[in-house]
Amino acid sequence: MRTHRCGELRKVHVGQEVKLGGWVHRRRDLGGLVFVDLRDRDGIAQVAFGPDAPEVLAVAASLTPETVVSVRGLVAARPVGQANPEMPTGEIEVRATAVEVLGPAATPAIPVARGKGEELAAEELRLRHRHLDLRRPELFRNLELRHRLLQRARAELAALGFLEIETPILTKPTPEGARDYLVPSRVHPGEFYALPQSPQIYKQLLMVAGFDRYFQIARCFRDEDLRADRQPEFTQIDVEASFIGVEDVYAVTEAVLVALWREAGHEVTAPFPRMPYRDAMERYGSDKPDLRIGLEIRDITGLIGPESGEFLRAAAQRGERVRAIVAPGGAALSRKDFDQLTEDAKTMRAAGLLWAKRSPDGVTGPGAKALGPTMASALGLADGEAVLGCVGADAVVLPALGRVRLELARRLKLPPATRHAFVWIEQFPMFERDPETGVLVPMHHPFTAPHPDDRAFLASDPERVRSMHYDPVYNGVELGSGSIRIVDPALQQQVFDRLGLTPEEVQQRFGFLLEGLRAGAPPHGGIALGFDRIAMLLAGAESLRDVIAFPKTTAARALFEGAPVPARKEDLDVLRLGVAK
RNA sequence: GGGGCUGUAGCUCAGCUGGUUAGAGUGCCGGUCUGUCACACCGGAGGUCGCGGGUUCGAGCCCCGUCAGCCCCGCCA
Repeated sequence: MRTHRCGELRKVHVGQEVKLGGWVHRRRDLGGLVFVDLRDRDGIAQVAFGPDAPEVLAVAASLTPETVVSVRGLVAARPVGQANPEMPTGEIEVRATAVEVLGPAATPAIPVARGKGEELAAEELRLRHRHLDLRRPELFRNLELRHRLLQRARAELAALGFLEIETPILTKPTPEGARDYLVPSRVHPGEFYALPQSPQIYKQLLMVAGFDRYFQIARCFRDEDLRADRQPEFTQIDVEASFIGVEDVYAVTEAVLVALWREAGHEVTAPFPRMPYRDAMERYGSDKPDLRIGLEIRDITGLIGPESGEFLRAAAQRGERVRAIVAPGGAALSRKDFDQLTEDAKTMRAAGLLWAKRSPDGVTGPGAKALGPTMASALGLADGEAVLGCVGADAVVLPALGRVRLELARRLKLPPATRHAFVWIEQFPMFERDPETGVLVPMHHPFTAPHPDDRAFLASDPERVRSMHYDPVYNGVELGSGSIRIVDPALQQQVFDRLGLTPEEVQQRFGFLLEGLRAGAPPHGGIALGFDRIAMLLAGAESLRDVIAFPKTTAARALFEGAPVPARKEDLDVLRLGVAK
């Protein structure tokens, strides 16, 4: 039916007779001469219809955008001066000798062909008419890249001796962690499966079984609220290995990430630098610091002196830390900029933002008095610089300044120090307290092994215990998460005890994992990489929705197919379910 | 669960301090045109101003509610 794809035609094809199939991208009707831009997966070629074949020209004149046609013709060099340097196929055109309409097309609800500077249709419409939106070359390229990244990840892991093994989609609900999507069982009325939040326990059981090196391109489901970088169903590159330690996991992960970045055309180097969680929080106010930018957070509590404002001295007296960012060029920011930065800090629950700037006239701004006359010199605040600070509990102040830091970099348009800033964040706390209930909860999951140096504190001071958990971070984005797991059933029991789980609860929730550990478990650990995010970063997309063929909206709706929908009464009856009002 | 932004022609948008007949570009339909490439030119059709209620002599504009999309906080072991 076809001899070539539109986008592949070049000067070397001149003189050949070709048959093409594709969509009418645009038509330019000059009367006695009609040009059709024909589009397929590979690109666009210009088809020229002339007066030699009047009946073919007549068909061309009637073609509407997005009609599917087949064209037969001769590849010809364009006349002198008529080449289009902006098109890969711009040196040639196809002189049509025959054309056939294969699929007539209604006028598209949203435009596929977009002119220079033309805005995209609203995202709601793009999602509703996804089949049209996916015809846009940009989205096409994103999904093609995604395909290549998947193939590359598979090839890389397989070459390293990892076996690709599938795990169940219908699995067991897990009471903690994210909310599960539940699936009712017809055979067992009143009982439910859950869709997996991740194959965590299964992959550990595979290690117990001796598979040694496992990976899976795993679909995961979490019924939580969405973000630009969070979808309710998403894809992980899930990896686990036995008889390994942290260094082995880092090496494998780095090999995969370097391969993926290379596939997308970026040369990056391993090993990646490493940073303890505590440093990341104190210097960058985030457990996923963007190391392309400076603007580090400083502890200036020690600089508070008798000439500082009462407010700061009192805070320091209470034992609170005062932390601040010095921003080169910050004095050029407007009052409005500072007001908005203050709002940003407040959305992160900070009480406010102190700020002052230094110009030749001196140090000015609402925070100048509070910081005191000697603060500027103590800080080394130079002309043109600004200082922005927060006071209060670290748990509030550091994330708030972390947010301010990113906003500052954006507003100041600071040039990134490097293009690719990978970093491993490690030594996470094993537990944290629920701020509302004060209950000890695992920071990640309860199978994460404690750091060997801190095991003694498990009983005496659990909040001091660091875990063998690690996150690879790239340019301020968390790429994944992993850990070395607990293999000693007694240690696992001790962790469950710390979490206040009763033996009955443990047996009910994790009995099958404990049973596995008791059966002889090799030391093991692994990682799960957020594949959609990686695809988004490498495609240069701003939203996960641009690298997923059929994504959900922020309200978890599928606009194209229209899901979810109310269940039919017959279906509910079979499942013996009712809908509460 | 909370906060913010947006919703006007198929699409992208404008619409002043509330004022009488709601506009532009593009697309669509008809016409002219042999080298265009966002073709050009002439003509035409096209509106539940998201939806519901209220205030007012009068509402696209003000108020209340609601729906949808997007962004953020909470949430996401």
